[in-house]
Amino acid sequence: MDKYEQVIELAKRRGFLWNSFELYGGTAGFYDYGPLGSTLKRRIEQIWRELFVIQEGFMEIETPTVGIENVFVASGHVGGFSDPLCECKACGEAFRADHLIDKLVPVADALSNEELDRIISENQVKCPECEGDLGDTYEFNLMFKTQIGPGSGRQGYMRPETAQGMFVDFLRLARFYREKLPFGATQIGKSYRNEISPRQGVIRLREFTQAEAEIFIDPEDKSHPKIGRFADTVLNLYSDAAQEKGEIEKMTIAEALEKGIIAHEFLAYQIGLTNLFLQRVGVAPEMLRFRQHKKDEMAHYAMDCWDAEVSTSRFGWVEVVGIADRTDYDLCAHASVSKTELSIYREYPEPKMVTQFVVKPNMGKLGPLFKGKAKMVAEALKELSREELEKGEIKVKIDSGEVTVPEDAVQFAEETVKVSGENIVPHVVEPSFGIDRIFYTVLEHAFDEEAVPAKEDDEEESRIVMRFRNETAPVQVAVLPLLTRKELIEPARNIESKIREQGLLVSYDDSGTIGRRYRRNDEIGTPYSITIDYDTLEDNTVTIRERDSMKQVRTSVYGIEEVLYELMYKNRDFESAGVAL
RNA sequence: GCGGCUGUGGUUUAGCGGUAUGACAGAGGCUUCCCAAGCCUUUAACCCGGGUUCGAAUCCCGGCAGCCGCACCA
Repeated sequence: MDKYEQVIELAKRRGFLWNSFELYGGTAGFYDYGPLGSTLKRRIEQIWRELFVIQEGFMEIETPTVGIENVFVASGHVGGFSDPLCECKACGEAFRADHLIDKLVPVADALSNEELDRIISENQVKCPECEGDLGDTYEFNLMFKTQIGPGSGRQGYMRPETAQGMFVDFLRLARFYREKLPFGATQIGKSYRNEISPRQGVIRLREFTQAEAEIFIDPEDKSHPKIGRFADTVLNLYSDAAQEKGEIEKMTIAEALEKGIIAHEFLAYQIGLTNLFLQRVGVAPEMLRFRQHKKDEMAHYAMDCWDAEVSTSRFGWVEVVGIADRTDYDLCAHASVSKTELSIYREYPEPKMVTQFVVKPNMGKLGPLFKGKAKMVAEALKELSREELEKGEIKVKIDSGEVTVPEDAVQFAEETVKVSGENIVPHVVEPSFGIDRIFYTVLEHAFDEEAVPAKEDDEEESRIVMRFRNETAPVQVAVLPLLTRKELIEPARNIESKIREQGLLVSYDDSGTIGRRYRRNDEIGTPYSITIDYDTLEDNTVTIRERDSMKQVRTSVYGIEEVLYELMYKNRDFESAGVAL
């Protein structure tokens, strides 16, 4: 049994993760989060909110998980999020149809499936593996389709990322933030991709949770005022150059910026923040690296892109966060499809006097002369240079051919105008987190099996402990009466409710021997256990047992809920919680 | 989507033509018992659908799921 199997087996058994629809046989790519899983996931999301929403001030929004066609036409997902596949009838191997013929035609990826099939048959393209005949090309789009409204309602798609909802709201967001860059919005929610064959557990899901921030910044100023905060942070950097050499470099963020490895401060700050977040939820620092996209793998619109990758037992390095400078690509794409300018007006510190050559077509003259074509003529005139306009005979080309424009129908001059600002299209820095993958990593990195001395002789036995960080542990305190006796149950129940009222998630457990119960709570990562025994009845003291060290202290029941709260959230030293036993 | 292997209580296993073995876990009780194995009691399974057969967990076919390769991976 490898570690992955051990972790998944425990996760299933203890209520972290279950296969979805198991009752009906299950379906690949879907997982249920059980009681402890949901709680752990919420705690991870809550830490993300704390860092990105509260500390950074990027407010959370919520947009539909179903999107209309135009949104994904603009984002490129309708056209580009699918691949033409074609299978060999003999050996069953599947190929990208466009790749099979890209030597034969100039623009293979722009062809329709019918055209691809035609070219394949005309050129007698055979299976590269076995020379067998190829079947028909079919399109596999990774978006789930749905219908909006009844009958022939509008085509809808389940969103493949939460990002587009934030781009679409750009103008509203800009106004909300009083049109000052930088500003950002965040969203934590489900996204959907109809993966061809998802079979890596929670690493590749058809419905998954993303936490994304879209931060709109000044394209000409990508500095970050708080970069100093992470200047000395040492990262495991796996830059483009480092990948050539095959070795990860340890480097501070300041150094990476100085050497130009990370494109700019704003991106570097997000990398620092991501590093902080991942470690805070429980990713082991030595199992975390930041890998730069190589020039040829980077999306064409991105200028620099870094993935946070974590080391896993079975899948090796897995991407859990992508941090990209997407430039103005998304805003321009939506501007073009929606025919709406998506920009922000920025005033110059001082108005500028700008001298420019201005062409003013006289519409009063052009109108009667050219009728319906007048507008087209005017547009064409504006494109002409001073020389062309001064030639005496002014000719412009419009769709119906060349026309001659009388000199008095157009005026032109050098003009000096006052420009007090300009419309700029912000660039977007996007950190995008795969919460489910992070969730799995937290489980795997918390999982520990250690040998402990057994009760009898010198045998050793193994103890499974989930070493969750206090902040993420789903169950925070266990209350355990030493024996199932009425005189112990009652005070135990009282302590349970005091701790609950303090806001801690507490579980009461009186089933089985005390040792068994400790082990059970170790397996779900409960940081502290309170044991009520016969001494409690005498002197109102109880035992607090710490999960990681198995050490115990004796302390008073009075105020125990506050002691526990401080242990959980205020980094209180365990030894200070009572008298060591 | 293709090929190979697999599918038995919650987990893990034995059985491979006559309704199922064990372990661990779970529940209740006993117990002044603080680190899983004490005692008593107890819950609980043949992935789904067809076929062959007097009879199928077992054989055959199909589906679903898992693992491993191939392909895919904004």
